[in-house]
Amino acid sequence: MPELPEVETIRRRLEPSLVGETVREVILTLPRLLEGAKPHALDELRGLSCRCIERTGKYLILQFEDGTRARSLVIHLGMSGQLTWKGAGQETVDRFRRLQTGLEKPLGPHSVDKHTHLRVVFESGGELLFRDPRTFGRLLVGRPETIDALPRLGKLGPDALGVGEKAFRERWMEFRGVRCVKAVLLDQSFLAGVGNIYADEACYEAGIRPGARSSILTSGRIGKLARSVQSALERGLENSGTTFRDFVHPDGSEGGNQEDLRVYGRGGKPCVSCGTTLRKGVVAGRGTVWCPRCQS
DNA sequence: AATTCGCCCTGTCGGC
DNA sequence: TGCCGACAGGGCGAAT
Repeated sequence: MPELPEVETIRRRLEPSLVGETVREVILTLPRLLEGAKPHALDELRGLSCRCIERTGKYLILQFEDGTRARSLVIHLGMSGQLTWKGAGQETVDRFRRLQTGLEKPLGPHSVDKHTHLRVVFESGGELLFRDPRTFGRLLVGRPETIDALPRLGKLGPDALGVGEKAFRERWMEFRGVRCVKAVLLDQSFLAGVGNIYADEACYEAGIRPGARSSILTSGRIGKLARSVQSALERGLENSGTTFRDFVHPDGSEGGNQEDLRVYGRGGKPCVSCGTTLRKGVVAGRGTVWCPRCQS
């Protein structure tokens, strides 16, 4: 489940490889992943060079241009989406053949299998591969000036990374209500980029129960939550993301933040601070873990 | 109008 | 051992 730190890690690692590359061909083998456009809209990327990769929340925006034309390719990784880079000279490897040989890890940096739904082939021979077993990912393509108006991106709140305490507090006062704390944190129109892992981690750091009503937080606790969201995201980023199941870097390697999680995935285990057994339940429709003693 | 719920999708895991 | 239901969850549209 790639959230802000995972998507930002991908952005940072992909950009040096992609920038300056010119698109030769785009192959989409699962057309329903492309939203709001016919599959042939992807052909408009041909001949354009990658200028940069931007990110808002969990969305990557690949900017392409050739001096007269410009297009944006928006990628949301959903639950299980993976973006990997195969450099010129490297071969894409059929995953089935990898498994047969038994010599290589099942998931290599540029494995191609039935879950590889998009391939962007560049003039250099390099390839961007999008693999997504659960197909919750989404692709959007269009002119840069119209991309922000698309329903998905237009509703996003400010990117969660770097939101100051003052701005967070003001926004909280606007969004708080009968909904619980975690529901507000997960609301992408509140802040963009916080998902299930980092919402739980931030609540733990702030000493706030995820299921507490968002309207009851005192000013001091809102400030604490603001700082906790930042530190949870920053720690995730420093650790190059959380590999709980599917997340991999563009070179196929894994993140390290799973070793640093205090609550997510630790239901039934002792709290790292007080030793109390961590509780697990459903909050805001998501699996949620918290410490009944440290969080109130 | 605001909020919750059901659905999409498939790999993995626990139980029988 | 093998089958099968339960579970995971981001985001959207339907229902309340």
